[in-house]
Amino acid sequence: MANNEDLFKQIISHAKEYGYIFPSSEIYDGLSAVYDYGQYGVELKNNIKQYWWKAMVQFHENIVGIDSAIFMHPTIWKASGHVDAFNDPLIDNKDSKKRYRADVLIEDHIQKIEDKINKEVEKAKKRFENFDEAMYRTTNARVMGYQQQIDDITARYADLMTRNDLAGLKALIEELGICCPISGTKNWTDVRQFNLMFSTQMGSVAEGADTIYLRPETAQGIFVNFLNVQKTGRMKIPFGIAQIGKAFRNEIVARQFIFRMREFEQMEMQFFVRPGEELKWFDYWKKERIAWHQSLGIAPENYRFHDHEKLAHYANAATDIEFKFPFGFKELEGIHSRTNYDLSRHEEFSGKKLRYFDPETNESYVPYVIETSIGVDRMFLAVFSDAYCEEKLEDGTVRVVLRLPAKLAPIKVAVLPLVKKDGMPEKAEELMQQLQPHFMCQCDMKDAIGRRYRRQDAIGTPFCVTIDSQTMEDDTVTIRERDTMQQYRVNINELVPALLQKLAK
RNA sequence: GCGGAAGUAGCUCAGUUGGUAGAGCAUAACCUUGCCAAGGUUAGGGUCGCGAGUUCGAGUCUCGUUUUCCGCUCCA
Repeated sequence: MANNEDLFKQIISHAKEYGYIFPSSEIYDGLSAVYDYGQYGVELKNNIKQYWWKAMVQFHENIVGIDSAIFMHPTIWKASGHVDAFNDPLIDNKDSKKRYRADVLIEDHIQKIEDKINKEVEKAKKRFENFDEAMYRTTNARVMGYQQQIDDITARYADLMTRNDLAGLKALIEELGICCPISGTKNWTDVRQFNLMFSTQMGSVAEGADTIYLRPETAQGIFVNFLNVQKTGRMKIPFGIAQIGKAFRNEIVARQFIFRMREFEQMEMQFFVRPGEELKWFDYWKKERIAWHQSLGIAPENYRFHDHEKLAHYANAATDIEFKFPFGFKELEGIHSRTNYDLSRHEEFSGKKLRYFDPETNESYVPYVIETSIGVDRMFLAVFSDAYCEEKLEDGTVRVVLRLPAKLAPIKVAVLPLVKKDGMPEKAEELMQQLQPHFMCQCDMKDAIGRRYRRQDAIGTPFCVTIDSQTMEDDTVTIRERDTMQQYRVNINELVPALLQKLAK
């Protein structure tokens, strides 16, 4: 386990040292759990997005893409359920380190008083044979006292909740002497409100601007455009809408490098199907998505499915594709059968019909939805951490190599003149111009050739093209492969096709 | 949010009982060489995470704060 921690730290260091990922605002001491992608990071990230987009949109005739805005009408988040969820007042006990919902603590306390009343009633029942519970409740002073307490607390509690008075909630908890069930102490932190969504103001604040939210998921941008895309794209069910974009969640704890960030990027596809056929398509997308992951050549044992036992109220099937990160198996992608919940809710809140007339069945219905949703940053971390390798060579030395899938590598080809003379630099420039239209490439003339190979290994460049004295005679160069360190010679004219063929694999 | 550990050059780290910062690698220039990281010469780069306090004097001691990692917690 300690080794995995060290490995993770080395991966983070490597990401910074070689221009993949930097802490955000670093010269100002950083901003918690926010990261910037550097010169190679952005290439890798773009390549991941492009690889996904091609697999989903280009290779499926019935899937189209959109790019919806981050700002959306506030009612959308009421319809989606995001406004009501995650709006709980939370409080921690400092001794047991346990976190509770403040409203639940108070309700439990009320329940305890209620229990006392019931106890009194039970006792009385034992004593009197023809006992009238209602009468007892109204006449017994002790019970009336309890009932008064409940009424008082309930009234105050309701008032505090509607006014969102967090300090008042804490005061009430302290006043009632509520103890932590685990530590038994009353050592509480302040009550804090956690809202999942970031909000901001649109329009002039002075004139009473509207609060709008930064989207916590990209999915809703697809649902609200369902009719637009279906009609203008003449889409027939089953069909899908794909989108890549930023989303924002004000997580209580955001950690583990780029695994959980408050600003992150998603690649989502919502697939609209006929009601009753959703589970068939759920299975179809499970297979499609895992095949996509495995097409990158990452070891299959690093992936596993994790089926949800507890389903969200709108879902009738859900699974995660988990990846073996350096800190263990964690969710990388979610595949959910969301029923017709989202579209139905938007029908309800917008008053617009979101239906599809199915010419095959002559029926009009709200389509069911299968969602595939993968985090770009998580995919980046999966690819990057899987690629990082400290390889022991035969001569006993170690080389650090990023075994990135070649099609995702930021730099595909490095052009390396063996020496900085005899016309080789000029030849290298010529070669660069030949390669640039096809590949991200780099030319490096500094230091010994071996060191230059290692530099390219460290950033994951799959191919190095070396110009030597023989090149000057017969226009052949050597291609050196990152993973095997093997070299072979090709004619300059065959270089581009040869590399393209290698990258297509 | 609670607890633990840490923060000194791009990276990895040293820095004595307190006396105003060092190494290796990396980077840049020039020379030499040339097929798997280690040649030579030279140069650049640090208000020691930030802010107070103690002290004649703080990288070092005290307090606060911030960032990162780990555990708990949370996780539509």
